[in-house]
Amino acid sequence: MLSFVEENYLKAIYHLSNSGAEAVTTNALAEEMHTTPASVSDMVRKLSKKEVVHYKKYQGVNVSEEGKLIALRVIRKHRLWEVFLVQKLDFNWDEVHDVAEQLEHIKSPLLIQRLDEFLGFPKYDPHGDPIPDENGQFTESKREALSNTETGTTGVVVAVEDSGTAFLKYLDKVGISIGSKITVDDIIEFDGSMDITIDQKKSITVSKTVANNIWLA
Amino acid sequence: MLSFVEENYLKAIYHLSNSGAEAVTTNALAEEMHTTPASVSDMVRKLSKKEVVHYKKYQGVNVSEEGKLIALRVIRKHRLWEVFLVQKLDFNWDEVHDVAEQLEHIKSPLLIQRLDEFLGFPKYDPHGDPIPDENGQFTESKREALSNTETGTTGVVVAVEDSGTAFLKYLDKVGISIGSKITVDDIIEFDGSMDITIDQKKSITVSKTVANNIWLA
DNA sequence: TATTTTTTTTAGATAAACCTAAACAGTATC
DNA sequence: GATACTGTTTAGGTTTATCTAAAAAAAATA
Ligand SMILES: [Mn+2]
Ligand SMILES: [Mn+2]
Ligand SMILES: [Mn+2]
Ligand SMILES: [Mn+2]
Repeated sequence: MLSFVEENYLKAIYHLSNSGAEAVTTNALAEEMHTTPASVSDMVRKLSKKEVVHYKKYQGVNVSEEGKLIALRVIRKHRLWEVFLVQKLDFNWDEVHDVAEQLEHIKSPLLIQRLDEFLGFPKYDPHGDPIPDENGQFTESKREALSNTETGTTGVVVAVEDSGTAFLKYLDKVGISIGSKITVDDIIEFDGSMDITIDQKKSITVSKTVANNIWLA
Repeated sequence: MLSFVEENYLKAIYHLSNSGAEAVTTNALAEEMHTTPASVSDMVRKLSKKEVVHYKKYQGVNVSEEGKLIALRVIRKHRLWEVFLVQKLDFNWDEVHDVAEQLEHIKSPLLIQRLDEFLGFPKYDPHGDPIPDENGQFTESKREALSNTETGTTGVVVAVEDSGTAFLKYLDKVGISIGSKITVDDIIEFDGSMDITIDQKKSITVSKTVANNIWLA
């Protein structure tokens, strides 16, 4: 059984490696975990001994098959709790992440099974991220970052980055949510910012940073 | 902010002292926490420095006003989560305690406020224990242990001890739950066991230990 | 009251997770 | 190819919460 700190490391490694595709550097992991490279080296050696990561000195780290499943189960819990908070307790989508960071470490298979059932077996969390099943399986619907589209494109917002409160509050302010229809009117060469129309009504300009964090399908 | 270990100590001190009435001995606390007297001495000194307990060497320990409020807020969370698990997730009353022991340490005032609302502001948990409000206030309804009653007494089960799974499963088996009407038919002098009738239908004999853990009103 | 027993505290160690500072490996630059 | 720079690991130390063993205080018994 892993500690909640170890679970958080595993989750971070999984995310930084693009779901296990690439090796993660010590520095990148240190930044993600808000800690020092030295601490990361210690922890990664420990996780390696527990065989939940593959690791060779100076070569970076990645999740093992076992580690990947553990990470996906924590992610499953995180996203189910986020659905609960929004759908049942009327939390706004910008208020759920920090609480879910705590709730994701509660150990009780029965609890998660029943919660899933109570919520009607949701497939996506409030930010549009897919919820893995007990075996780590989920359907990866193809989606494209708004920043990657061309002028004239029209698409529906299927997900947004679940990072900080500030970004989500900004989306609330300009009226973008999951399901919004976005039309790309113009792309400014200089800085990559975009003129877009939301639900064929409101036209606004968003920075490249914002466009990077909105996914369309 | 206290660690979850410190919160658990505070809660144990509060319970063992009869809600703060008496001083708790080091040995009693060690047994309750499944740890050693030496560890308790260490922790109690630490809690004393944080002013959440009153403590003088060799004199036992008790919660301070501040510590009492912290303990009651943890108890509030524990009991609200137990209600959630039973009423919303269909847990049996013997399955909730261990999960609630984890959930009670989640830090989010908004979560608890909303959970309370979602549950319809319950006053009692699934075992009949009162749920304190945000300020630690709760109505202590007068109740009497079944073992303290006399032959011929009739009463309604208002609470049962929320200790282990075994006891609650036993109550399920014999058909005792919150709200059951109990009549005391006979008390066996030798060992204090009691012949009782449940809901004017089923007659059984319960040991003194069992009778000690059932409260009537 | 003196002695024994019990309870409690202190001393010294350990493991987890972190830190800073120093050493080492790998890469880029002259 | 030597030198500088960046990234990573190791060494050594801290804090929290635990432990065992020994010392000290309080309570019980003779
Ligand atoms: Mn989240
Ligand atoms: Mn999310
Ligand atoms: Mn309980
Ligand atoms: Mn209870």
